[in-house]
Amino acid sequence: MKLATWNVNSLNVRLPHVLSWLHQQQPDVLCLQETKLEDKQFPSDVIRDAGYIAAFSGQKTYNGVAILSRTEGADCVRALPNFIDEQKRIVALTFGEVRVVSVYVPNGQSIESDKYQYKLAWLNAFTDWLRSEAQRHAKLAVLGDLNIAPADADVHDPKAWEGQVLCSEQERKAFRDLLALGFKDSFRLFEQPAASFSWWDYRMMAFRRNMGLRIDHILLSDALVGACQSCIIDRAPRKLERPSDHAPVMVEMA
DNA sequence: ATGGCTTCATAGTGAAGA
Repeated sequence: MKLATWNVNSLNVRLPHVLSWLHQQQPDVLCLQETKLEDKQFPSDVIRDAGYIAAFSGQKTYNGVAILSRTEGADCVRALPNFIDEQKRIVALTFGEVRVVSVYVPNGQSIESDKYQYKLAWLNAFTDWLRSEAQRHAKLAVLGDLNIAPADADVHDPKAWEGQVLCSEQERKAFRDLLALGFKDSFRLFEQPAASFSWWDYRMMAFRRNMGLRIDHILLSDALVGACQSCIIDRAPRKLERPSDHAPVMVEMA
């Protein structure tokens, strides 16, 4: 079973890349973030023709998440039940015994910003909700753009990013609080190349210079960790014309 | 180098991303 996540930065623009990647990689589940589409605009028919069922929670211009899957999921949740939020940032579905969450955590903009406080409050509510999800589903997978680089090894220039948004101690603590619910960062279950990142700024030729951050993650509950055989970041789509600034991350499960 | 791109709302610029 292959599970993947990809912040596509507009599904409208990236649809050809997504269809091509689905065809090449054949994941069982692909979680998307930053679809930037209202639900009535979601390209369900095209996705269905590609062999996938889509569940989504979207809005115009910003945010928006989806889960594409080979089989129909159950018990769809499209918003945090414990946090009043106009922003569409989560969708969850159950496949067999496995609960899958596609999440787009707020960016935070800068640590001085109100958006940073919103990010921390949102993460707090998300963690509380996941605690109750974990009680119901031993096999829980959280995939998405968490907008946190958990450690200096996940940052191209830790000195330059020290204390900045995405790398601040409060955000890293929020990440550890998530793991403390009983998750592992699947990428770190395996030996990985140094300087592995999932996002590179569009500016400054950042991708060519590998000036990136690892902020897209697949968290697996302890009951799923044993079945995880690999976790990779696929840099190939970042090299295409008009790429998303994020690369897909994928785990293979026994 | 505090922007440098890119997207989306717009119809000339501005917000937001990370």
